[in-house]
Amino acid sequence: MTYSYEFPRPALTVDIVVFALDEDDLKVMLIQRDLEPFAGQWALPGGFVRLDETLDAAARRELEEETGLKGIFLEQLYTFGEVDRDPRERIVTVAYFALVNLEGHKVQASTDARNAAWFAAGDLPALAFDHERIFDAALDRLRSKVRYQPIGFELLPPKFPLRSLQHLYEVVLDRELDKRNFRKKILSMDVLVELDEIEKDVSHRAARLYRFDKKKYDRKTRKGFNFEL
Amino acid sequence: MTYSYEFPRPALTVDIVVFALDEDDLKVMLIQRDLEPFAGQWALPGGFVRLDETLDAAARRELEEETGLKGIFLEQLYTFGEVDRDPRERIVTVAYFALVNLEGHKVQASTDARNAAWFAAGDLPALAFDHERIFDAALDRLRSKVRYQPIGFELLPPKFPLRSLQHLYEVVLDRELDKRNFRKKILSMDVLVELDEIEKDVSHRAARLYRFDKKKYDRKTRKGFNFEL
DNA sequence: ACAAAAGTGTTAAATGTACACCCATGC
DNA sequence: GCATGGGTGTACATTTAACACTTTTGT
Repeated sequence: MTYSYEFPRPALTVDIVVFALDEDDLKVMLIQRDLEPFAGQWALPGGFVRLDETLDAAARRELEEETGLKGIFLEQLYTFGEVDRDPRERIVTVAYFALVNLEGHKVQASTDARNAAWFAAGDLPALAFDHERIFDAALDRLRSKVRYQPIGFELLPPKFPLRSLQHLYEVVLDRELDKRNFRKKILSMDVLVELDEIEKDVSHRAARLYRFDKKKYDRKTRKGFNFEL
Repeated sequence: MTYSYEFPRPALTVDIVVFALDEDDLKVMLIQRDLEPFAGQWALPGGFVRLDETLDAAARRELEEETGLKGIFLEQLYTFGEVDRDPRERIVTVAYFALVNLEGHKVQASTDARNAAWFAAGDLPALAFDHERIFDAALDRLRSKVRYQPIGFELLPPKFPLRSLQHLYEVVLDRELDKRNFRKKILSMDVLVELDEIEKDVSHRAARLYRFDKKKYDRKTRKGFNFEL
């Protein structure tokens, strides 16, 4: 590697695509820009990386500052470095994707006075910069990753009925799944714990609740087990 | 996103993990550093991103400058942003992984006077910076991706016998495969073209040559086909 | 003729897919 | 008692895994 301290440097930001799950939709968190360029338009939460923080730390900090969300699942997605992706100057952005359980984390719509809101992933407004491309990449990643890593649970509360889990997969993968086959498959993996609890406040037979047993999953994974749906 | 033009900026580099396939080994290209820090130690090829080039372009340029390799398969891997990964100052690096057919691209060991060489992936020397971690990430990516994307062909010449393809998978996945089952599987995907040519200069029965039909693969993929081995 | 690798099919086990009814509960 | 979703099993099709001998060619 050639080193020189005198190179002009691109600016470096992080942007985060946060997904959540609604009764019937996949949602994405957007914030409304208050400054030019693209003032008034919706964009992904994000901001500049500081010299003394890692990329992950920058993503978590910006997420909390702009949306109030903290302690959630966050994973690096891809780094976007088109030369003119920002109209003002060269800015490279490290994109993240994040998953959150809507119930557990009610969003302070704007900790720092910006407008933040959930949008249905299938029906987004025009986005600033190349954020639509970043969103597309995040959705692709979610769709493929959910099938071979147990990340879907991040979108659910800790205790959930199997029907919610199936619904999650149906929404994310955008196709219907057979109830019996789904249950057989997920239970046969033996990473869910059946709880002695049932749903509350439903106007019909209440479903049994389950939780994902991460410790068991990790143990099995070390022995060669592969989650796959 | 908050914009400010006055933020101090990390420096931004690219580093590339280039894999190739030998008779019996997976190889990685390293270059020997001539400057401090880590002068004399081996490191991944890479260097600074310029203001007027994309990240991909920077990776291709550095690769050619330092190793002479050009026109090869290149894909972004991950961005490493630990605060002290470089002992001098904050440098964020966008890592790439690349695949090349050893036969087709003899390496000009050093276009710009640096020492470049192939090392067996299982037996690397100590690497500068956090390059060992980057290498590990690249190897993981290669191992998982080779199973669900037809990227292995990038490590072979355009025309190859099935045995070479099987050998590639055995080396990368580090386990033996059954010859008959392997052939059945790969041929049933119907993305290889059987050529009217056979190997030359072998001291035994010559094997038929095949090539990967990318157009057919793309067509099938659009119709929902998934490569998987 | 022999050494070396190419090429080829069958069987059994495991996994995936399609499909419909009774049950428990709240109103 | 009825509407709503919860929960369950079986049969068939497909895929995977294990396994050994004959053919071709060069020396």
